[in-house]
Amino acid sequence: MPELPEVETVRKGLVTLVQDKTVAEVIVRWPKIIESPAVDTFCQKLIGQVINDIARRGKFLIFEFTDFDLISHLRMEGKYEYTPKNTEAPVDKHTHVIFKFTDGSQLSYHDVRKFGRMALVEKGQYPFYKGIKQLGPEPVEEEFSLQAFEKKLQHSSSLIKPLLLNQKVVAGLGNIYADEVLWLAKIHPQQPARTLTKKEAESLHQAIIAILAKAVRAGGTTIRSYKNALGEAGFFQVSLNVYGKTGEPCPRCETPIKKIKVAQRGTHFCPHCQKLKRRKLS
DNA sequence: CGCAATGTTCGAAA
DNA sequence: TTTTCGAACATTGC
Repeated sequence: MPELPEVETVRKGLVTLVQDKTVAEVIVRWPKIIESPAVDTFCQKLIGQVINDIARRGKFLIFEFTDFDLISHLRMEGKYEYTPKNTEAPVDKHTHVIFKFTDGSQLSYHDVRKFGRMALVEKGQYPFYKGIKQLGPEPVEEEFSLQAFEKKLQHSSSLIKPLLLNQKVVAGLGNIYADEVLWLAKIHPQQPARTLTKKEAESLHQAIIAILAKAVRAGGTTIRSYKNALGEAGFFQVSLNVYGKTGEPCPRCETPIKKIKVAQRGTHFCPHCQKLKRRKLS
């Protein structure tokens, strides 16, 4: 399940594999993946286009072509797989889009759940695309300011975990890292956001930056293995402290990790380190 | 067989 | 108007 670190790792892998390649043909086997424009237009427009660079914003990948930006979101299980020239490209029922390059190599998009989406927009227009234009800051020190974050917490009536999943607050956190970040900051996932103390907000802010940076450095988590697609490196296992560890001892205090549901999402936390605090609203 | 899982969008509710 | 909630989306795997 690609969250920011996985998408960033995919981006790096793609740059090394397909930068500067020219599209010869595009085949779409599952049209719903292409959000816009119409599928034939999408395929036609890409012919002859060169991939100048590949960028990322939140969990979105952006292929910067000569005249267009191709926005790609992997959602839950989207993957890219690269096939060198003179190699047989694997095509199965999960292969939905195939980009063939003029040098004989190709890039195919696979997605078991068919939830991923692609859209082609005019060059330079990706920041205005619906999912992207409303994204909050990238979770790195320079962009993600503590002041702005505290303000969002103060003014929100939601619980802290759903707030972290809201991409308008900070871009790139998903269900896995949201649990990890709350564990590190010792905050209960159901704590109302506006009841966090200044100290808690600060440690949460730090935890978000630290955990994502560490995961990016490590090359992304892998719940499931991500195939070779994206680069020789492969993916290291980032060690998770709470996500998927139901019943296992908390790495800090040995209390068994609990799993509950918060805003319809499976949520893992340590009932000893992360206590729900009853606080009067000021 | 029924349901959980996942991220985003959309429509409804507040 | 804005924010939040819940359904929908597609499919697999338990």
